[in-house]
Amino acid sequence: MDEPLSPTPIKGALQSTIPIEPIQLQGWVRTRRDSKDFSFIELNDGSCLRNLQIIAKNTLPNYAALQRLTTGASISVRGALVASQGKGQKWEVVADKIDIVGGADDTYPLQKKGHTPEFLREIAHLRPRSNLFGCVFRVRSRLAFAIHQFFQERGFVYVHTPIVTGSDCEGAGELFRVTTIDCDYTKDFFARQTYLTVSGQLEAEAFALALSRVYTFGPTFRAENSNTSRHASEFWMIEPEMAFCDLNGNMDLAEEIVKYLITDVRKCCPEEMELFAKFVDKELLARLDFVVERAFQRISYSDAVDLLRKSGEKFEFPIDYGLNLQSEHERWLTEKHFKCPVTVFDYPKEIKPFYMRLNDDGKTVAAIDLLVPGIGEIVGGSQREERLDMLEENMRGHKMDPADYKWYLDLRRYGTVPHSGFGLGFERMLMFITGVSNIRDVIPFARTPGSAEF
RNA sequence: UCCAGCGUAGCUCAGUGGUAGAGCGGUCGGCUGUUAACCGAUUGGUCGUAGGUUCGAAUCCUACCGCUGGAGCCA
Repeated sequence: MDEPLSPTPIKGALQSTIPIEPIQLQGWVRTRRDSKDFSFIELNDGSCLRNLQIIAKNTLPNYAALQRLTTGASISVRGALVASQGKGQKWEVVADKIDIVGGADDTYPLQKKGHTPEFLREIAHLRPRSNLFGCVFRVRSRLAFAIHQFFQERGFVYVHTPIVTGSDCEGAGELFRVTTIDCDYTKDFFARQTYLTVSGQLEAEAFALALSRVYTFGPTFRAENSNTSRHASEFWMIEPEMAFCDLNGNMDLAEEIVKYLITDVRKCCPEEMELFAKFVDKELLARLDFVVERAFQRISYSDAVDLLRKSGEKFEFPIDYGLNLQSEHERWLTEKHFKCPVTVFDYPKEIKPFYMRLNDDGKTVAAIDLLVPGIGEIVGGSQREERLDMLEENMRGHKMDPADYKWYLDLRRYGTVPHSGFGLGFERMLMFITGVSNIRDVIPFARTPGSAEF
C-alpha cells in the first residue's frame, strides 16, 4: 500500500512555495488540539524552530488513538501540504495516514509552556526537544561550522593537537589525570604521568612554525573547582596560532573572528536569533549589531589602570599596577565606560604565563585579553616568546625546568620566528551570541564540579 | 573553594509554630479551523536528606546534598 516516499524535513515543508502531494513527515508531537471533526497536531522534527500543523480528520481509521496523542509522542505522517485555512501559518498538512511510532505517557516532563532553564537542565536528555534548547543547539552547530569556515577561507590549517598530554605546566590551572593504575607512573599505560589537555597551544606552536597559520578546535579539560555560570570542566576552545605575526596581528584576528561569527549566525539562524531576542535577552540583537559595526576598543593594561583609578567609581577591590584586573574592573571597562568589546594588552609579566613575549620595557609581556559585555573574558592570547634565552629565563622565573621542555625550546633553536595566537572559548562565544547566561545551557551534557550525569 | 539566597504536587509558586494550598499540566466531559484555545469536573504531596528543639515543625536549630547570584581561577 505505502509506496516508498522519502520524508521531508519540516523546515523544507514550511519553506515550500507550492503545495506538495503526497508528502511524508516525521517528528514529535509538541501539542494537540481537538476540533469538532478533526484534531490539530503541532509537529516538530528539530529541523527548525517552527512546528508544522497537521490536520487529522476523524475519518482516519486510528482517530481514537490519535486523539490520545500527547506531547512528546513520535509519529509518521503522510498527507498533502496545502495552504492553511487558519491564521498564523502559511502551510498545513492534511493527513491521510498517521502512524504512531512511539507514544509518550503523562509522565513526559515537558509541557507546552514555561519551563525554567534550571529545570530543563535536570532533563538534559529531553531538553533539546524544547524551543529554547533546540535553538541553542542548532546555533551551536552553525557556530562550529562558521569557525572552520572562517579559518579555512583564510588559509589556516586545522591541527588536531593531543587530548592526552604530558605537559603538566601550561599555566592554565588544574589538570585531570589520565591513568590505568594507582601509583607507579613509570609502569602506567604511557610510561609517564599524563593528563587531559588544558590547551593545545604548545603543540599548535610547533605546527605554526611549519604550516604558518594553524588553528585547533577541540575539547579542553580543567579540573578547577570553579562554580560559576561561565566555567565548565569540559569545554571547547579555538586556538589559532600564526607564524610571522605580532601582537597587533593577533588583536586584528581576534576582532575579525568575533565579528565574523556574529555576522554568520545572524544571517544563517534568523529564527533562532529572534527567539533569543524575544525570550532570553531583549537587547541582544542591538548589542550584536553594535559589536559588528564598531571598532573594538584597544587599551594597554597601564592605561586601563589609570582609567579605572580616575573613574570615580567605588570598586570593592583595589586597582594598582601589578594587580590583576578584577571582574568588576573588566565589567566597568566594557559595560560602563566603552560599552563595547575591549582588548586590553601589555600586562605585567608577573601575572602572566612563561610563554608570553617580554616587551622592550622589561616589565610587561605582549598579552591580550578580549573582554565583552556580559561575559567578561572571551579571548586570552599573546605574542609568544620566540627568543631562546629569554624563554629559558622566563621558565626559570616561573620555577620551571627548561630541560622538561626540550621539544618546545627546539622550536626556538631551529628557525624561530615571531608568532602569536589566542584561545577563544567556544561556549563563551555561543553565550555571547545567544544571550544565554549560563554555560551549562549551551553544552549538550555539561560537566561541572560534582556533576557528570548523562 | 569563599559569601549570600533558595529547595513545598509533573512545572511555577503561596503558606513563617497548630487540619498541605493555588495556577498551569495530566485525566474525564462539553464546545470549537484551533494557535500557550476556551468552559466544567477531577487527579495530584516522604514539604531536598539526616539529626535536633517543641505537646506539636513545611515553618525554629545543626550538618550534608543540590540549585541560583556574586567572588577567585580562567576560555
